[in-house]
Amino acid sequence: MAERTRRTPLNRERVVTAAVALADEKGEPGVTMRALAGRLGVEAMSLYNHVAGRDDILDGMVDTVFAEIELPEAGADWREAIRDRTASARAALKRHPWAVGLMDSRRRPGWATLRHHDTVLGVLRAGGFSVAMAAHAFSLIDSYLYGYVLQELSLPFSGPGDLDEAAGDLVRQMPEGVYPHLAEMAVRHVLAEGYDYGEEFDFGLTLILGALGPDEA
Amino acid sequence: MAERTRRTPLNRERVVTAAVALADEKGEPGVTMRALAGRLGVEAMSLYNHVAGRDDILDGMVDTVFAEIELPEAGADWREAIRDRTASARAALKRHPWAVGLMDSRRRPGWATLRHHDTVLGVLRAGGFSVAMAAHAFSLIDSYLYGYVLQELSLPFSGPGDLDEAAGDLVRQMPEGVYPHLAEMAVRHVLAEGYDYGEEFDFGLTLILGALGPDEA
DNA sequence: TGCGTTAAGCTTACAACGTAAGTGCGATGG
DNA sequence: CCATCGCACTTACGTTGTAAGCTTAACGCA
Repeated sequence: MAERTRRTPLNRERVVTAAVALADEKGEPGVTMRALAGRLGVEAMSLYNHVAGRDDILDGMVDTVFAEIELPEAGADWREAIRDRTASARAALKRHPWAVGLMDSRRRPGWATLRHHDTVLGVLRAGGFSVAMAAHAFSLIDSYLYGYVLQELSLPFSGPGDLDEAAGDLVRQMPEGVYPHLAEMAVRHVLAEGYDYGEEFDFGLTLILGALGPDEA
Repeated sequence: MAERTRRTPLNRERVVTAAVALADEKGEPGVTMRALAGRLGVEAMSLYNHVAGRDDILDGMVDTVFAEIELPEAGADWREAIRDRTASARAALKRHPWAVGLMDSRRRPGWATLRHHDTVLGVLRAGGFSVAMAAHAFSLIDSYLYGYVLQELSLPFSGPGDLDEAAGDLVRQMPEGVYPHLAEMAVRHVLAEGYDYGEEFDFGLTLILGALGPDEA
C-alpha cells in the first residue's frame, strides 16, 4: 500500500517528452531505446508498450517541437503575425537543434504540425491572400525559415567573433588566394567585430514580407 | 603475372563515389561499411586504409554533391547566373535526396563546397554587391534553396495530382472542419489538376531576385 | 639476388544498437 | 475467488561501427 504510486505510469507522451530532453542533451543519435528507458526508470523493451518503435518516437519529437511554436492570433495584421510566429519557430528549432535534421525523414505530420500549418494558412487567408497566393507565401516563408536554421546549424562558428577549432584549421589551411571572396567575407565581414549571424535572418524576412502581399487580380 | 591488375586500386575517391551510388539506391542508412565494402569487392575494414571512418565518408558524399553543381560563369548577369546555379543545385539535391539531411550534421566543408560558395560570392561581388550585401544575398538565396528542397522532400505527395498512401490516410482521418485552411488548400489547390509543387520554387526565387540588388549607399 | 620496409588487404572480436519473443505480476471486473 | 489483461521484465538475435593484429605483395637498396 505504501507503494501505490511507486512510479508514475508511462505513456506515449512521457516517452516522447523524455526523448526530446535526451536529444537536447546528447543529440539525436543519443536517443537510444536503452538510454531513454533508463531515464524513465524502465527497461528498453517496456517502451514498446507505448510507442511503435524508435521511428515513432522521432515522429513524436518533431511534433513536440511544432507544439512549442506560438501560434499567431487570428485577428492581427498578417505581417506582424507571420513575423512573430517565425521568430517563435526559429527559437524552437534552435532550442532543439536535432529537429531540422529529422524533418526531411518524417513523412507523417502529427496533429500539432497540422494545426500549426493550418493556423498560418488561416492568417494569410484572413489577410486577403487567395488560395494560390497563400500557398506561394507559405512555401516561400517556411522554406526561408527552415533553410536559414539549417545553415545556421552547420556554421563553423557559434557566436559573434569566434570561430571554433575546425573552422580555424580550415581558414589556416586555405591556400592564399584560392578562395578570394570567401576570405574577403571572412576577414572583412564575419570576423569583424559585432557581427552576429542572427541578424542576417531579419534582413531576408523583411525583404520577403515586403515583397509579398495579397493579390489583387 | 596474369593477375597484375587483379583489381583496380582503392582510394578515397572511389570509396566516396561508391557510397554516393549506394545512398542513391538504398538511402543514407543503407551506407554501411560492410555493404559499401561489398560493392567494392573488399572487406569492411579495408576501407579504413582510405577514409577515417563512416563520418569521413559522409563528409565526402556531401562534398561530391556540391561538386556536381554547375558553377556560374563569372561574366554573366548576376541574376541570370544565380538563377542557373540555383536550378543546378536544386537538381543535384533532388538527385541525391540524402544530401540535405546530411548537411546539418557536417561541420567540415570540403574543397568543392568552398569553391562553390566562393564562386557564388564572386558573382555577387562582380554584380556590384558590397561585402555586407553579398553576405545578405547569399544567406537569403541559399536559405530559400535548402529550405525549399527540405520541404519538397518531406512532402506527402510525389507528383502532380497524386497523394501517396500515408497522405491519403491522413486526409481521410482529418476530422471534418478541424483544419479548414489545410483542407481548402488540399482540395482547391494542391489536388487540382495540373498542380506541380516544382513551379512553386520559381515564384519564390523570382520574388527574391527581384527584391535584391546591389546597394547604392 | 636477397632482405627490410611499407601499403593495403585480411580475419577476428567487441560493445552497442533496435526489436522479436516469451514470462510474470498486480490490478480490475465478473 | 478467479479470469483477464495491461505493462514491465528477461532473454536472445542479427547488424552496426571500428579497434587490434595478421598477412602478403611490391619496392628500394645492399
